[in-house]
Amino acid sequence: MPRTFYITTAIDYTNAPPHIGHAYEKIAADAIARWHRMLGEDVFFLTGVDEHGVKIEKAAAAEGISPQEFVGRISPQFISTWAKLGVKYDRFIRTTDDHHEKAVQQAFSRLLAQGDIYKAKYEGLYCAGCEEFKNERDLVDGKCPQHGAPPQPFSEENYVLAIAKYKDRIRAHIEANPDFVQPESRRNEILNLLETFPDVSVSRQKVKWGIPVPGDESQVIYVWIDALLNYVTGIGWGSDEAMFAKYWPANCQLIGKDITKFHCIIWPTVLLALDIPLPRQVYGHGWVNIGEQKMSKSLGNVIEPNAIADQFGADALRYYLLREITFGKDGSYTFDNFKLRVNADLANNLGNALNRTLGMLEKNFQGAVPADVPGVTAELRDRVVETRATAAVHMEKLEIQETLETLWGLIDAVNKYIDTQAPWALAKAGETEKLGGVLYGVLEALRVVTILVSPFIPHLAEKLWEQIAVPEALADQRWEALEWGGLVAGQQTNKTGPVYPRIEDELAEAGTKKK
RNA sequence: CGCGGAGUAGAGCAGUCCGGUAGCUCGUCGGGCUCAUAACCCGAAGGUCACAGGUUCAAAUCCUGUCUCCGCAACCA
Repeated sequence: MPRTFYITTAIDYTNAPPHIGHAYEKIAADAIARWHRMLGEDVFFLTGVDEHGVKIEKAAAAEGISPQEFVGRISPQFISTWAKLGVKYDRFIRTTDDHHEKAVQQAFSRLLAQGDIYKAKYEGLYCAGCEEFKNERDLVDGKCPQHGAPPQPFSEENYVLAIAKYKDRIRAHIEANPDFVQPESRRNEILNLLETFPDVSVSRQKVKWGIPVPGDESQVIYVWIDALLNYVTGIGWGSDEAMFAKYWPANCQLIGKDITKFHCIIWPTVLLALDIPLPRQVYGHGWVNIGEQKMSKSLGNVIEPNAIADQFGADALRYYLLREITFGKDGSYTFDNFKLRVNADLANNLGNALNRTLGMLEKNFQGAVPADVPGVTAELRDRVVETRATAAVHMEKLEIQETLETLWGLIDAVNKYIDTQAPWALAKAGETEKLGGVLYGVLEALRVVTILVSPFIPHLAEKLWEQIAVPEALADQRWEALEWGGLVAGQQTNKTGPVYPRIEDELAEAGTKKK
């Protein structure tokens, strides 16, 4: 039985279409999932959407349609975007899925019966215009800035989760398991927050669009119970216990840094109360800023991943986000940077390396793979072995940027090797055997590179693979396939041209670039 | 004294946990090669690692203090 690897992402809120931030998280999760598949593990990758809640209720009302109809429009946009970006998940969960709703109600009942959920009065200031509770700091001169009227004191009876009961165990777990909260910078923050973190309300009276509280139809279950439980219901908790037992606990729960506290305090509380083991890791990644600014609708700088993928290819976006942003920290997207990175690494270094190699093979060997000459290729072979090992170490720690740096270091080495060996000179001198060895080495290194980069840029890797023309499918290549010598002499390559064309300045620079 | 992030070459960043010749990409300048997507290879210039103290044989890295910038209301990962 291969080792299992269960990875989840946050489920996105479907009150608006996906943007580049949503895409970043899914792409990262996908790359990690694909890497582990390559290692030969039994991977389950869960993602999905949160379709409940007041904002969706409102957004639907604004369009004069039902919430069901509304999410029925939005959720498919997430699905199609992930398809376009090559995000290959095993399950896409929607919080409106029947088995999920049932399991959530069961969990709620159990927590209530155990006393882990209790009833309490929630008091606050309610603005009828906004239909929501306001904080003191939201108000201007004691009035709602949107409606100009003072909100009314209001109290409602809610169901509350008893986090206090589990704080000690959560703290102990975080302290005993350094990998539980990652990156490390978030750990101390969580330990700090834990001290003062209050019991939270897990139901809403005023919201209609949600899972009803069992036995109390006047309220719906709030996001902390509803949405968080997707991570277990998505692999069968409450519906397919065998599957759940197989994959849980999750190896990696990838989320945005802002919701780390909910995933490291509320979520463990729910799990502990339900006697479910805690996940091995919660990883809070950073934001994608747009240039210097935070992305926001009000600033009007929201970037749509679809548009970029359509114009420049999904892998360009995947590569840029994974290579440019230190995983765990904030990063920024600018078109100029995007273009530079993608041109340099995908077109100039990787794509061109294969293209020049296949060109020489065609010219000198009619496109057939020559025989390895160990004495000639030893240098590259060593480099391949070293790269594979280093990349594995980085990926184990989710150092995606360093992983890509390492892989591109090998690509650089390949280009350098070509220059140093000067195959064109060998051809002129008639040193056919050595020439063959050089080209074998280069192509073999590129074969390994293709497999290694495939989790990150799957579509481009596929194109490279087709031209190298290894008979077996790229998707079937596992760790063992990275051993030197996989390329069989005599096999015919299939040169069809550049795999990734450079992004040219045709539009923006049309008037200014010409001399 | 609210919380948290950040300040490293012209630009964008890594390195900081586990002190020891300051690294990457792009850009600039010079050279090489000609198989290739005006690509590839080599070399050079360019940094008081925000500032001030301290610890140390040695500090971008550890400690203390100061300054500056950015998030933490909403849309929102």
